[in-house]
Amino acid sequence: MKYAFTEIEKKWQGRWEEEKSFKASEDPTKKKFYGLIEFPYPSGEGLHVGHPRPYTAMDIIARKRRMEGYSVLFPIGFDAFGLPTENYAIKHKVHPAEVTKKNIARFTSQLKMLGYSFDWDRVVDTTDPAYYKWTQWIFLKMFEKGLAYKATMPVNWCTSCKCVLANEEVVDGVCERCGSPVVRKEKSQWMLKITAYAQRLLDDLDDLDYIDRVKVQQRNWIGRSTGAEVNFDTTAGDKLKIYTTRPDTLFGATYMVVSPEHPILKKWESLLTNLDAVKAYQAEAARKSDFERTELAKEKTGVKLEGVMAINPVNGVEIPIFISDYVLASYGTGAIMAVPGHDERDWDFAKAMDLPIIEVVAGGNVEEAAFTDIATGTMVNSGFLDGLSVEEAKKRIITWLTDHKIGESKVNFKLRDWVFSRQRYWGEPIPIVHCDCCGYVAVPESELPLRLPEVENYETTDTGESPLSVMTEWINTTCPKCGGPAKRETDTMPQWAGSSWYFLRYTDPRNNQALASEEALKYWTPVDWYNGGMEHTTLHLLYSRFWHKFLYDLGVVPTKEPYAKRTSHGMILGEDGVKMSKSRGNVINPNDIVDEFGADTLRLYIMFIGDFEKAATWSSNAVKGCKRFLDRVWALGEEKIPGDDSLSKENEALIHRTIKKVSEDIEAMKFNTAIAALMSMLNEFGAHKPSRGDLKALLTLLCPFAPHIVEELWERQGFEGLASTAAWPVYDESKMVEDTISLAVQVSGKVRAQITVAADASDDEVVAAAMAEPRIAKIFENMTLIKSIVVKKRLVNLIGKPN
RNA sequence: GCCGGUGUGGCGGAAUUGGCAGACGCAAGGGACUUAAAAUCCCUCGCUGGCAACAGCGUACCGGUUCGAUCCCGGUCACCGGCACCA
Repeated sequence: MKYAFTEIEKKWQGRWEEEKSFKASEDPTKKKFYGLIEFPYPSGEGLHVGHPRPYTAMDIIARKRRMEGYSVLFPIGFDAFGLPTENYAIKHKVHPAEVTKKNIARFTSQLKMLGYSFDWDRVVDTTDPAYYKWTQWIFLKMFEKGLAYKATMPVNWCTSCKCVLANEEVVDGVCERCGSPVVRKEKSQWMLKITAYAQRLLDDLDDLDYIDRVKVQQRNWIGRSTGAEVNFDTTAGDKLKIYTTRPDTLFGATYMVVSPEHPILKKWESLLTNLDAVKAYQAEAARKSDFERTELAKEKTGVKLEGVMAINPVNGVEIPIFISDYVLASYGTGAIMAVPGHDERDWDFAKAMDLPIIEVVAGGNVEEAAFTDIATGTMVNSGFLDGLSVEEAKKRIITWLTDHKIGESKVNFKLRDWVFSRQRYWGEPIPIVHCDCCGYVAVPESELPLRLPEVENYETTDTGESPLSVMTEWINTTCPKCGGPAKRETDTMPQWAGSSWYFLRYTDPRNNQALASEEALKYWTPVDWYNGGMEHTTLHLLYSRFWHKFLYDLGVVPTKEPYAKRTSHGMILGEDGVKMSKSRGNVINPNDIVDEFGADTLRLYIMFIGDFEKAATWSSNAVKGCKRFLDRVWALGEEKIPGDDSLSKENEALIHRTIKKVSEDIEAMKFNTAIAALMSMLNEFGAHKPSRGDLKALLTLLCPFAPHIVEELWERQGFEGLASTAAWPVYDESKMVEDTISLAVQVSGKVRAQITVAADASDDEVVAAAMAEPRIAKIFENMTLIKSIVVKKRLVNLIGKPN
């Protein structure tokens, strides 16, 4: 009979659900494994064929761990706050909660259709007040510790979402989500002090088992640099503080630059004789979006401040000060000393403004280009630093600056604090009230969750305020501190809030006394293996590490890092080789594949498609290959094979080799070659008909990949229990080798023949056998053997010399 | 510009990291079964020459080390990803 996948898959999904086969339990007698995938945003489009790639991968690992005897936690949930739902709600005049409910139901049925071994009793939903109560609680703890603060500053404003964005959400000067231009806007925002954890977020990466590119990207994003802060006296009688990574080049500083937003400019207004020109430049800089500012990066512009000069502390020389937008207000001190001889940007500016260039590190030609090589240069024109290497000069000058109380060594980070407010409805309300006499006051913990009120309209106001800002009866409240009138915060949290700690909630999802119990956290955390997309490296992954470290400091979680291991998958591209998108019409819906070929085939193909870490192009044709493989497995096991469960002599070595290959490949996420090994095994079964035990081995190895068909055949063969809870097979190295092996015979590195020898043949025997082979003997008719190299179990290489 | 990665048949991709290049799958061609098609099964399948045995060439390109290089070293080119005026 044909393999009736539709009924069979339904049947086993039902059984697993009924018997709660994949329920996680805190069994102290077992080793635990916590496997995690990034929970989906339940969009209106439903699952597309990209989702199953990471899900199936971790499902395979989780299933293998269970078979290996671990107590496994493999949970799923929904990251359901977010803009698309809100926009849909606005357009169709429905409550976002309704939309969310519908979308979650759809996602749930699709995920169940694919046979994942999730513990469905632990589903979390970030929009559930019982969940976001704890998101708010964590925020209040941060507020209490001074890590959540309100600041008025220029922020990234998406013109289309009408909402502020975190730095991490701005990509190439446009909104990461919608692609609309991002402009700078002064706004009062809630901020989280992630910078307080910058050093620890960097240092602790060393001990984590993350793939390198994730570590590199996070290090890059945190952007630690070491240098010095130096105070320059000015003719205005005050000081200008700058940050530099090259204090060694101080003698080469020929001018200073401050950013257009630098506060000292206000102070100096009365001294500036060209105030109009300065103000005009400031206004122009403010008008530019981030995008324009970086786009126009090639041409340096600026205005000299007439009326104030700076004094170089090492030699007393007066040097001019400029304002220019190539200096950023938000990094370092917002001011620099310019050393055009040894910094490319300063060199460009000096050339544009016709400023002098002094060489202080010999080794290049500063008239041609800035010389920035710090490894080979020698200090010149630098007084007491002359003759030193750059490295030595740095140390010497920092000591000198410190001794003279002019400056000190300083570490800076590119990482900025996290803009945490969003002017949107569909997010967690920020549990803070503002009181005229007490300032910002936390909503008492007993009042959590602070629920989202019902509103008429979900649209952001024209002035860019949250939809909650028109809810006067909700906004007006009393101050928890003094009892006087107070107003609630109307901004909500960003989508990244709920996902920053969801993996903790899975350990104890229904707890209403704590975000999770101490015992559950102690048993399950840290997450042993977290697989997710590279696009979250500097967003979700970094944010959640930050929150976790904060909770660790509070004593709430037992580990300093949330995830012991992080891996990443490549994207699934459409058949045309480009990213799947609705507008392109190249989206593959998993339901269609499941209807035509079954869930097992989809699971198998999505893992066989190529290198897990790299992008892969979908091929409707190639899916058939996986279906054919399963059909052949079905044909083999459909009828009960008589006999016991022992391995046949003929297939024993093959089976042990395959167990090793599949076991190791799953651990290395080389699913494509694991499946290839299973296909090879089946092909070999063509030569030697498998025994009942041989088939059992194949089914056990195939179970994590294609669990439905395996369960059905398992039952038909009368094997005990569920295949999903059977023991993972163990290989025996001694049983992997055949009695005789085939070796390649090379002559001077070129393969000329094959010989068959006993597996334990000595080198001399191998060479003798090779020389006896007719073709080799012929070649050596006119040659003398001068050297032979035998590589055990692989080949023998014979080197000869003409007679 | 800086950092990271990749380059192998018609295609997706293998190769225990120095040991038989192209596993496994797709596509293609031929054959069997069939009234026919689909499905299934068998064979061929890197390029060139040859009926064949076989020989030569071949892992982006040029060179090196080695008995032996897809893998190591030096150089060149192409593509992809991340960061980007961070002083």
